[in-house]
Amino acid sequence: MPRRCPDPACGGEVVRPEGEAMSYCVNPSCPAQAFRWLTHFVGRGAMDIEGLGEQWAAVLLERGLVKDPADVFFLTREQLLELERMGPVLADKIVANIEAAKKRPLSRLLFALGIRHVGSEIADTLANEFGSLDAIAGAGREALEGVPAVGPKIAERVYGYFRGERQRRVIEKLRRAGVRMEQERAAPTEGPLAGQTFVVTGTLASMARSEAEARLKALGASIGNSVTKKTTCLVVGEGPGSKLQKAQEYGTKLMDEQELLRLLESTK
DNA sequence: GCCATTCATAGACTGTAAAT
DNA sequence: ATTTACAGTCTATGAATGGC
Repeated sequence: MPRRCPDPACGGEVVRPEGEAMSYCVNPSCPAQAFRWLTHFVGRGAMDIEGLGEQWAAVLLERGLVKDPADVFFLTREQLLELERMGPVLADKIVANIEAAKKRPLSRLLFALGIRHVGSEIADTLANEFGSLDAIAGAGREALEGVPAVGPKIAERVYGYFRGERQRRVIEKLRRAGVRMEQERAAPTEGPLAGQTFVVTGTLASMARSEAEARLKALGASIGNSVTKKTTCLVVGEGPGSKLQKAQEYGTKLMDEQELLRLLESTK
């Protein structure tokens, strides 16, 4: 008895691909998947089009203004203003953010494409390793596997992705829209904090957590999501979570915001 | 025009499962 | 064993809207 897509508007069959944890709807035009893809694409960490979240994504799809993520880059202020509850302030903000999104680093674009098993970290390494989307798209399985943290499964996914008809169309559309597809290869991690792993918990007063992470990264540190034995230092902001306990358990070095600021200052 | 209400999003944390 | 993806939840903020 095949399982059916939970989206009543779809009804496609749901199967679990070999070696995958989750099941997916096989219908290529599954509305639920289009929605997921779009919201991921515009979400934080990806193209980061602020003002365009789940609700607007649903409306844009419903109206047919957007059929795939690349269509977002062709939206106009006038089209947006026709939508209910959309005013000039929001419309301007969204248009400006769409424009800004064209200049996001390659790693963000790669992450936004939504290749399975390619999260922000893998996207980052691939972007650094190959330097352009075309280089990644043209890479063979072996070249991909040569990249750290990429094994046969991920390599196959990436390889297969860029050979999909639909994906190629989307990428061509992105190119026409003027979305940036190259990036300079960052020098392999060096800097005063090279080889050290930082983790941030809680809220910082002077900057967003993501900014703190970016600045630490710029100094050569790598950033972790959770405290492990390899973590060099935990930066503790306001309202720390369970990471703090773990760090105390491991005896990891702790750092408050003032110390972090001093560190960022002194190593400039 | 101003103010209160409603609504969506950003930003943050947590826990789980899978890949390396 | 460690890292990563991913889904779910909560709070604060800011915009649109509608009543006055």
